[in-house]
Amino acid sequence: MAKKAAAGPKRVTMTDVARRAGVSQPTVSFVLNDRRDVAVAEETRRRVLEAAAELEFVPNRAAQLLRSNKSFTVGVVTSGIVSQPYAGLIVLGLQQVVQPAGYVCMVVDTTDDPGQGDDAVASLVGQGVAAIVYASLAPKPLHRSPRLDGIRTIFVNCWPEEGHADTVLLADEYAGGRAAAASVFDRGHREVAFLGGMRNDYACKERRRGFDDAARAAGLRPADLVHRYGNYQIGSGYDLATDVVSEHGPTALVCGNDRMAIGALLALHALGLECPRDVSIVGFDDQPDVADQVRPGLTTAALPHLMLGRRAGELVLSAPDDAPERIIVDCELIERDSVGDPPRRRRRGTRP
Amino acid sequence: MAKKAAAGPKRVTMTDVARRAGVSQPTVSFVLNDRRDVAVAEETRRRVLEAAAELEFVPNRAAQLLRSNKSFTVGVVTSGIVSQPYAGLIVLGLQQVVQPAGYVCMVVDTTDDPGQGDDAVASLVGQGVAAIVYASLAPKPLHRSPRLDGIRTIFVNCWPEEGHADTVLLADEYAGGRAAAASVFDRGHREVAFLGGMRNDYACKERRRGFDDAARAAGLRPADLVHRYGNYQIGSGYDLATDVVSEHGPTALVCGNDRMAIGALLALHALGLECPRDVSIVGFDDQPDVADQVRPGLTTAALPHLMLGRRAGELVLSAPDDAPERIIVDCELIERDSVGDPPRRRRRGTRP
DNA sequence: GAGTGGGGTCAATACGTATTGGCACCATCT
DNA sequence: AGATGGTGCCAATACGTATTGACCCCACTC
Repeated sequence: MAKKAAAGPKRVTMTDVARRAGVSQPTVSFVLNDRRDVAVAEETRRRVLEAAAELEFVPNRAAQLLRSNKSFTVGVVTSGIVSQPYAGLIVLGLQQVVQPAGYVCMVVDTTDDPGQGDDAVASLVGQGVAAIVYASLAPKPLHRSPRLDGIRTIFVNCWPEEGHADTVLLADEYAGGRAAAASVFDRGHREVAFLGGMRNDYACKERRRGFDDAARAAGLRPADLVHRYGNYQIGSGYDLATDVVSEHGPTALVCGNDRMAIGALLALHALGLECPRDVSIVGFDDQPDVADQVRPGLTTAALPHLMLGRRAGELVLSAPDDAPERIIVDCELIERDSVGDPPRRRRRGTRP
Repeated sequence: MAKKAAAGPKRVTMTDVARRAGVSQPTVSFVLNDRRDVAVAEETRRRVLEAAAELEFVPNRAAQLLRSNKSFTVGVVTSGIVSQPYAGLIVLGLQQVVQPAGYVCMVVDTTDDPGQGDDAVASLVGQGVAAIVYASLAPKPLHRSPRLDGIRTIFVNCWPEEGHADTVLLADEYAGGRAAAASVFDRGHREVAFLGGMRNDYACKERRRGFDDAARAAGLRPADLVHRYGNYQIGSGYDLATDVVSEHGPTALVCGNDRMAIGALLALHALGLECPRDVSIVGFDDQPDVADQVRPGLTTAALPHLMLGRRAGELVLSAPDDAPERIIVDCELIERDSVGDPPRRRRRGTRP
């Protein structure tokens, strides 16, 4: 419990507006809420609006919430998303849609909370929320606080480990992985290595499925291709690429994400090879300020974080009834310069 | 205005707790707020706490706010911070401090708002906030909404363009720049180039001041050293490094941030040079998952975003009176592997 | 000209909490 | 015994809004 809390300044109330307009407080309420079912003379309506504008009236959400149990806040529960690069785009997209409607986002991060944020959720509920949006950096099952029963719950890039979700929003990792892989297979690459993220990770498994299907579509047997796993970090991309390239001499690397792709790029350089002349590289995520900035520009499948957030926002504003249980958003393939034709002849033997 | 807003479920109120404990609602209020100045029998107190726990009572912040004008929310106004890599650490640090005290952060991003977020601020004020924290990705002057008069205002990594701030929190960019530069001068490098961020940017200017002073301390004249400016992106680091290295053949590059340092690293590779054997590189920011992951690990000055956020949180919880007007937080030098001794002999002429 | 109906407005109230003022009870003091 | 003061509790109220159920007045119908 907190010991104290700061107080705000005196604020303009509906009663102030009413006095100024020479009407009663309920009349002001009717006008400002545009209650067309209650008759208000046009002249009165004008006076009220004018007075409200002059006084810069801002409705007291606390009073509204107390009286009507109508909330204008969206609770956002994230685990590490705020602190991670670019995934905050989910929150940004959500805000873009929701703010113009007068809503505000209350963001709570559960990263370092052993209780998985149950307390944080309790405080959100205490504040009163119109809906709760769980958002995750990487798609995975998330603990859903039991205190949320009866509250609209939306999962973005994650799904409830237990309990219920009104809607689950995910990126199409499979199709993205397939498109990314196809971008090299279609160019004629045959010796392609898959440098995945974390082996048991949902995204990694889906992207590998996509990779394997793209290989099959190209007439190859996935089992004949090299698959390795890392941890989505630059360093692991560097290490895996160093190993795989020197051992198997592939002509293309399909990486678990853009960070691993950068690691692979550095590794290539360290080995005296050039991208895409000697080896092509494909990333995943289209990480802003990275995929487009690196030299050569990275061909990659874009994770639609912003769009996921926006769709979530639309759900919040819409009626709970006509919301779908599941929404899948495409991962667009962004083609840049890191993929080229396979080199004419093999550069070195597969093994000493 | 929004047309509708979702309603929450029925919640446990103090009156429910009171009924269960066989006391009146005010008594519950006294107990739960630990009002020691009001006498409550120990036995009664116990019963109330028990009932509250059993019913999982969560105080209705809206009612508290309405009654006492005491808010448990902190309004956070950011411009692009949520969507940018790692700078969300400011928000995270803020939350870490503030959440245990029962506060929740309402985050509003003004990135794409032509009105600089005045509307957003108005909605924050409408919600009722204990304080407003402005947070910026890069240190710069920010527009302060006039509607905030009377509300506690804290600026993190920015300062008010006009109007008043209770406290301004900044990183010590000058000292950071100086330490970063010293890390190469102290090793004996003399031909050092400064690859800055945006020329007129506050951080860039401060870091350059630090760089120049470090040069003087090493017995060099800053005017004799190469200074170039980019835009903090990987690509600009790549381009500048390519130019500077081939034209002047420096033994060390002091970069505007870690992204530019990565660009420089890539450029070095492309030129057939190695870091730190041929050229040392220093970054700025200590960008998580990048500076430590890149090969070689980047020596860099750490931007104390998390700490800035935490300090802001402490301010929010403290009394407004004893808050300092200005807080400067150190940028710690993180030494990794991208800085080495200067090469014995010059690798190439300075000019053709 | 009495009755009807609807347009325009307002008084009163409820939401859940914090706070004020007071009541009842008991122990202690003169 | 009566006065005093402290302890332990509660009734009543205010915060700003939305909503219900009136009220008044005017125009219209028969």
